[in-house]
Amino acid sequence: METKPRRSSYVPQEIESKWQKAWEERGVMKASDMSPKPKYYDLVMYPYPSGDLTVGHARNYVMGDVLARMKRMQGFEVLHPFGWDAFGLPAENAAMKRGGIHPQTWTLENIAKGRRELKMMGILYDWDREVISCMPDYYRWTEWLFLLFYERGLAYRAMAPVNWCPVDKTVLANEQVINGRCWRHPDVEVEKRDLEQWFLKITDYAERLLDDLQLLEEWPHKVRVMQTNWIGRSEGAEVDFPVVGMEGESIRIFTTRPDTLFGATFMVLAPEHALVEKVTTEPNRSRVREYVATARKASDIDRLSTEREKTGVATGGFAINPVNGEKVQIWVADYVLVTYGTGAIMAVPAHDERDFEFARKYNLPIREVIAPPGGGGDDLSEAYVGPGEMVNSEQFDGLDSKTGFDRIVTWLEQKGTGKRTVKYRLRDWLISRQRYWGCPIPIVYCEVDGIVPVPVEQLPVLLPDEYKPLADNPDFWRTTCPKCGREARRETDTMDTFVDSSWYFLRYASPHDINEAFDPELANRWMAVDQYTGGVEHAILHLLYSRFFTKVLFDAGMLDVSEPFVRLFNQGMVKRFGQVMSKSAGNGVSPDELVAKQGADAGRIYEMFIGPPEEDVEWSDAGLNGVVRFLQRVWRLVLEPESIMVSGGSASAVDPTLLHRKVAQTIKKVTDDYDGLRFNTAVAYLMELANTMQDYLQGGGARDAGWDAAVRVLVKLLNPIGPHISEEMWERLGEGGPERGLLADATWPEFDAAAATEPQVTLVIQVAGKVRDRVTVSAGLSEEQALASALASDRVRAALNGAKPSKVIYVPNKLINLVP
RNA sequence: GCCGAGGUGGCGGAAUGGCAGACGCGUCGGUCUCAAAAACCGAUGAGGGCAACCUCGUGCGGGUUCGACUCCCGCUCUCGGCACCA
Repeated sequence: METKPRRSSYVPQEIESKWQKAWEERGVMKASDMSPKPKYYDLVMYPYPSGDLTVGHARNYVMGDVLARMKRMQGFEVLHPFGWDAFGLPAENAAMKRGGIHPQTWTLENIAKGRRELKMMGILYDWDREVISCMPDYYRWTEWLFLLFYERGLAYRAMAPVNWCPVDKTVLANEQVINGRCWRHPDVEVEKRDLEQWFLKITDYAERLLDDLQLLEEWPHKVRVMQTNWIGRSEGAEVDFPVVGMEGESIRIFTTRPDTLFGATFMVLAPEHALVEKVTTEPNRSRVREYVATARKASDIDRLSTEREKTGVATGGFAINPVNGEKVQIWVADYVLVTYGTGAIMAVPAHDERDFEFARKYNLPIREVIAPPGGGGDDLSEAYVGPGEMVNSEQFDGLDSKTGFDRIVTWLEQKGTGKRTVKYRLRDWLISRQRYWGCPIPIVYCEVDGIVPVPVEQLPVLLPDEYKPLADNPDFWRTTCPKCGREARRETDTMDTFVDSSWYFLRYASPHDINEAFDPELANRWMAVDQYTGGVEHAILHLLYSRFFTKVLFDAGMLDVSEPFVRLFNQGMVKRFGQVMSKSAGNGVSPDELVAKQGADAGRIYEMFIGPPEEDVEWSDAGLNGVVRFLQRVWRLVLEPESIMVSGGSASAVDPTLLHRKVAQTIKKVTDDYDGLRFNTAVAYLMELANTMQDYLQGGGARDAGWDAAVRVLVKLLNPIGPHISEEMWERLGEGGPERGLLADATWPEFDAAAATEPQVTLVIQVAGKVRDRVTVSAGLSEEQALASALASDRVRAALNGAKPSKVIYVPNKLINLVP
């Protein structure tokens, strides 16, 4: 067979910048607020401008870009904006490292760099809508939103034991403490301090944040589960245990197992509980005080470890179990948390593992009140925490524990010593940060008027130009009280950057609005976000906060939607040499490198093809070369088909109707896969189409109208993912032009179901329960006709080998029966 | 410990209950070349057969079904999250 090696004349470097310029000049990705077309809001999580953008990070943005381009071609008015989460610690650290440089300078430099790198990857945004959270025209409205929360009673200041990172010298939110360590410094244990801090009252929204998770059907299951657990709803009862010898004083406990109340043999208070001092009797006082002091000092990492043996001390005080009048000891132990429930528990060692361990250690009584189904209840080697039949519970004996739960609660409610309650694990969101580089909290402290919000007309409270701690800068904090005009002091803490990012997706709707945070009409035009793409590391923090903000703004009548993100997707990370790709790790591939060597299109397609989008993937240069080969073959198929025909190897001709069917099927598969973010299989189908087209040519297929149609479909389907090469080929085919192009003309190939497949059924022919053969026949035939035609074939006769089929099963074919 | 996701060739990975391994990488063979690289053509789950073909094969053990990677039950391993939340 004759072969003529021929190199394709596809040279990405010669065409990519040309098209990037053309798109920008034509403004093809500018979203119109007035367009009559249906809207599509395609959002990627705005990044922190660390200056570390590699092709690994770009994978996320390519996904968003593929979707934006396809949706645009499909006739949607697409909002595909970008911005920067620009406040935050790394800027301050870098500023310190580089001696005297201002965090803003460093941040804006990185932003400029990042913008350029995104553009060279061919990723298109409506840059007119760019938001930068550290600029006054943005953070002014973050301040404004804080005041809105304050007005609505959702921002408050409180003294609280807080998580303090000794390295960053700032307070952290609960969500930013991981295993008792700082989220930024996995080696650094978080300390506990008591400080006056600002909180946002997210707990008011716990129930709705939980309930509405059910509406988010297009979120990853995993994220919904994580948020559910984080919010942590528990149904139970609060019960009052009167303190012995103290008239009118009682300890309120929370339990999820009121059915075990008769098994409560002692009580435990958290060390920080308000009644500890009161219930402690004299001989125990010094020991209790010592224990409490030690517990308060201990870091969470010590205190929360489950491996650690439980410790505690008896107070000497007693309380009365309200269900049976029994006197029970009151203990103090740090396994009870002051921040959950009421900070006090009834201990039921027979049916709670923690209480059991504690009772064993300190020889406290254990009484079984729930008998496991099937007996075996005498085993006291461990707590039985499951359901069962109530015993030792007086009038409730014999009830199953679930019924007992309800009966006991009702009884307590009638007696007035308890009530049904729901508790959440979620805590209020601590937003104060003792840092310079953040959004100022617009509050003034006046000796006369107390906490005074800065009047809206006086916003923004600007960060001073000089980079030093705000508390050390009297020019900043020295002010006058907006109410009485006396000397007053500004709040010198700034806000958690997660406040900035909790509403940026709304700002994109009207980014230049100087009168309000966002124009409700425009926000409602674009919201909710149809597709939100970003890392799973934000499964709780950012996504929970953004949902909270959206609900508050919904309640304030500023938004019509109460959930911000319809469909969420968490992409995997790109690794290289086994590590996440990054410049600092030294294993990064920069967009510059990639574009110079293989071109942006090959890089984009490779990143989509490399593996399932939600999985972490390993970058390999060999794999990238495979995509380069694919693009060169496409180029030759489209523009230089003669070179393919003469180099042919495949002898078998491809039937033209098979080519047409393949084309139709590919339209269906690729469209669905882009839509469903299954980019890896979308690329595979494009490759299959190219393979089929090549076989067709090499089998002597004519370059007729059908061929031309196939070529055009291939180019169009390729466009979202490999836009530069597609636009160039389109122009060279005579379809595009200086003012036109695939994206500008915006047409997407239509799926022709009739062309994609012919109605078929598969006959499964069996002899004695064993499959002998399968035959695909036209669906129009009756069973007899189908069988007769199947039996006429040599292959089936050979398979049967004289035997008679004992069974024939008709299987309707899939709509898409891909041609081999 | 609890919750969740997942175990498919040498590798990344495809498969609405209907011919497992698409697509790509790698490897092997070939064409071209003085040669090599690149490019192109072909082969490539394992075992057997000159061959057409045959047998086995999706972590392990059962089950449902004419038919199971796919559904059900039990186990096991890996990864991710949470972790004294009463």
